[in-house]
Amino acid sequence: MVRKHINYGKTPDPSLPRLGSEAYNELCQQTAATHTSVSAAQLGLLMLWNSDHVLDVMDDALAPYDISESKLDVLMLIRLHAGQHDVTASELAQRLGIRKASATILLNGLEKKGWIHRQQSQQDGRKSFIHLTTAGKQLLDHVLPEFWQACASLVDGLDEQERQVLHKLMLKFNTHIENRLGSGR
Amino acid sequence: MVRKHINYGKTPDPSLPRLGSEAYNELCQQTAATHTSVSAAQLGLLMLWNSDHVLDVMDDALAPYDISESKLDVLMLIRLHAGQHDVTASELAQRLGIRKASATILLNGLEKKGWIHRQQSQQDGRKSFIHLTTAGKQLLDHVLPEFWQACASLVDGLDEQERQVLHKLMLKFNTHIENRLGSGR
DNA sequence: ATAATATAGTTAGATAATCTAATCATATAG
DNA sequence: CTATATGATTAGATTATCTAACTATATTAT
Repeated sequence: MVRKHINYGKTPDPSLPRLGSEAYNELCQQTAATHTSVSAAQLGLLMLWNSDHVLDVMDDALAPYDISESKLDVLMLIRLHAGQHDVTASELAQRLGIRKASATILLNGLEKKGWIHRQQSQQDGRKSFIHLTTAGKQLLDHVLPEFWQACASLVDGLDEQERQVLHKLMLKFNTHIENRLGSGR
Repeated sequence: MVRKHINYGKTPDPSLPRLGSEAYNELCQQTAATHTSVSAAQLGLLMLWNSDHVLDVMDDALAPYDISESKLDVLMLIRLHAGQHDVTASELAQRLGIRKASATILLNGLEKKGWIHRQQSQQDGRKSFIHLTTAGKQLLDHVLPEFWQACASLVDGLDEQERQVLHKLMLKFNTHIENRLGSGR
């Protein structure tokens, strides 16, 4: 997941006139199929925009640590399974929804940084178990507080009651969409 | 934005044992800084997961049309401004939060597909205005109904009242996060 | 009027994350 | 003990991003 970044440009680039969400809502009314609920589609579009923003915020938060969200995800997964289950590349690929070849490359990156190492299984010579190195654990110790702070900062603009309502809705949303995608943690 | 896809693999790859969000919530409690609200962070994590899922759903919906969400975004922007404002590459870059060089490449892709063309400005020989071709307009006519349906499908799992509450919250969230990121449509 | 500077856009070269297809080594099953 | 399945890697592509350098054109300042 490669994501765009901040505009470092010297000059404030000319900006397109703001259309506002009304223009999109109108487009939706004009171009949605008759069987599509326009109000649902408008809400969905807003969620899509917000999703982009959420990922941008997380990217920005992680940038100083030179780690992507996917890579942090892998390190967290390994940490959470440590002592309970030895993680392999195939399992990771399956969990992340990527091909094994992609997992290899992801893991190569993490290994090159010195955050994980592979240890060949004694029972099955084809497998390697992935472990965090000391450096990997230290990285997590540094990054996780920032990561949680960034997560928390997402809902800065909402008061306690709104957060509670949102939490309930997000749980329901999560169940439904993970069911649909066949994913989940 | 390059995104992962469905697992076409022949065999059901071995899967990691499910940890469930409890494991993450516990990790949060253990590793969040003291100044971080754990409940907010947990909600933020859920939103991060859901954001990933939302983008996955949209990717899947657009895949048959051989267009990425960013590219569709560009086509929609051009369509929405058509007749009101001639869009340039710099403006697009600014709006999308990417560098001009990246916009050039994005537009090259769209031009190669025959969906847009560039028309050099007569007033200012440096500028080119981006227009939709007939094929580009037709593409939008095909894709937009699917796009809106996919947006609407995101909230399939919620009833009308929940959607209304969520909509309000998403609007507030949107305002806050766009303010923070300095982005917006 | 011209020289300096700014702007719009492109090109070149790099990186990250994904993909498919092929390959290698090891296990398992007929 | 041979055939097939599996875990992991490699090779070769694609897409989306970046920075830095460059070209052509426009604007500004002397």
